[in-house]
Amino acid sequence: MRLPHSPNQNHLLAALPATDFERVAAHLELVAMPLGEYLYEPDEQLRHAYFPTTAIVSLHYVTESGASAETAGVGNEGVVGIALFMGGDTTPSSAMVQTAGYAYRLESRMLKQEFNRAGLMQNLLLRYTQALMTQMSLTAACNRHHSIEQRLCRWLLLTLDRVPTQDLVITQEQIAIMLGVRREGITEAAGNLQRAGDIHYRRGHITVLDRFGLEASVCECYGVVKKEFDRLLCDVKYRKGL
Amino acid sequence: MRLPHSPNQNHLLAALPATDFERVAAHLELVAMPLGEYLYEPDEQLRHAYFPTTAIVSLHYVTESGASAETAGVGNEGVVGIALFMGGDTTPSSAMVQTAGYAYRLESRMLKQEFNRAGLMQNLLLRYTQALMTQMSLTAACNRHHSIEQRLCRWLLLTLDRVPTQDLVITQEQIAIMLGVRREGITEAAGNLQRAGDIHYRRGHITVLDRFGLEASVCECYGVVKKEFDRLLCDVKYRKGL
DNA sequence: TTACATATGTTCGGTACCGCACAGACATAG
DNA sequence: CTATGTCTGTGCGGTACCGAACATATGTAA
Repeated sequence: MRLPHSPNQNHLLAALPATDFERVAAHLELVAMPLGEYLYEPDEQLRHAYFPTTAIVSLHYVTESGASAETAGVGNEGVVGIALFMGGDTTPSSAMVQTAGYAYRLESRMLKQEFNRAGLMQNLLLRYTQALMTQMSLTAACNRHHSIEQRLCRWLLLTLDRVPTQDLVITQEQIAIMLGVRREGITEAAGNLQRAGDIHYRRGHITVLDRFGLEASVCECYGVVKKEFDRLLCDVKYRKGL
Repeated sequence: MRLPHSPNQNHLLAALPATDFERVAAHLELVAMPLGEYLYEPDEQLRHAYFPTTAIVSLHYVTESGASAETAGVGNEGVVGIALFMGGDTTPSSAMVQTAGYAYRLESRMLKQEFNRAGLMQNLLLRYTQALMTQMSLTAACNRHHSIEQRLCRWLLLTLDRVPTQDLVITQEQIAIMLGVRREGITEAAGNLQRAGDIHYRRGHITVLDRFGLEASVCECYGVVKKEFDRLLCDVKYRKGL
């Protein structure tokens, strides 16, 4: 089974009024996003903005010594390429595909143009950006004060909210990179969650068995981020008649 | 000695062209910012945006258990109240005066109005917001991978860049809250720096003796944040003829 | 089926930081 | 000058996590 692709699978695009949507849609290009692909690296000029539909992109910073930490994730609720309309064009962080899937991309020139119409698109992009900032803030605090296991739960739940399946295709090593910890730390935390019956994992797959179990173990950060995304973006989730 | 107050002490205001500046200046109100004052708390509606001149404001998140962590600081290079023009109006984080001083405040309605003129002010505010996001991202990574001593150096240098003095009025306890660590951790790290001759501190004061010494101990995060602020905001630092 | 690359499990010593407790030092008000 | 509250110094045991090394399991391709 395979759903037909549509830009409306992305919440930002789906929230545009018909006339705006049609103008933008003419320039959208469907692209496959293979696991591990970099959409941009530090200080690299972006040529497109990406509106994920089924893919999830991880925004993270890599230190000089090679250590890395995710600062936020972007799924079908958002867009990769904030810097284009914020005016900086580039950022010192990186964007990597964390969950393979698809996205619609839009030439940077078109995005800026659309943003500068100062219509609903601008309003949506700015509110989304604020939600993204909340996610970054909470990640900073969470990294400081919460355990690996709590952060793993947060990460799993946020990821789960962005895909239509309970089965995540990802290795412990990759999760470790995103949480900025050792792979062994994930092995242990995931082991605990598996023993508790919340998840089941095997070589490169993690299946969530009991969402509520994860919600019981997760730190407050998940709820705060989710609530803030809802507050900022829910009132415009779908175009009328979609 | 006391400099006369002027909105031009704030870089964003100083970058406005004369006509824009005068329109805004008519509505600016000078306010004293005493140490420890909260400009807003979680989910509280903001009534003003604050453009610091000599004060520094700490944006931070407080967890349910009372632990806290700074996500970014705002001094004379920026503005407190991003959420007003981003469209969210409130945020789940808090803003507290970290260094006493002054700021000019602007009614939220006026700020939104000015933002919506889509002129240089909007451009400036958006670029500033991007710089702020960079700071948040780096803080998240820094919290994960760097030592208390490195983070203390980063904090001292970023603070020093925002005030005209080498003498910071702050207790170790307050620094600890901002870095999200124990007070004793700061005592130890500051002790090391003092022994190295980089700083001198006494009850509620920290004097930076050797800036270069701090720069030698600081992690890369300081440089990356500073460079990004310069890149995004330097080209418009002062109005012609100021 | 076998070989191979990759993913996961386990152990070990080390360290950075925490939480707590308390002692001393300093600044200011009375 | 003295009392008081605040700030700083220090020590202690505990823990979460790190770094490295190595064993084992599992999917894939020849």
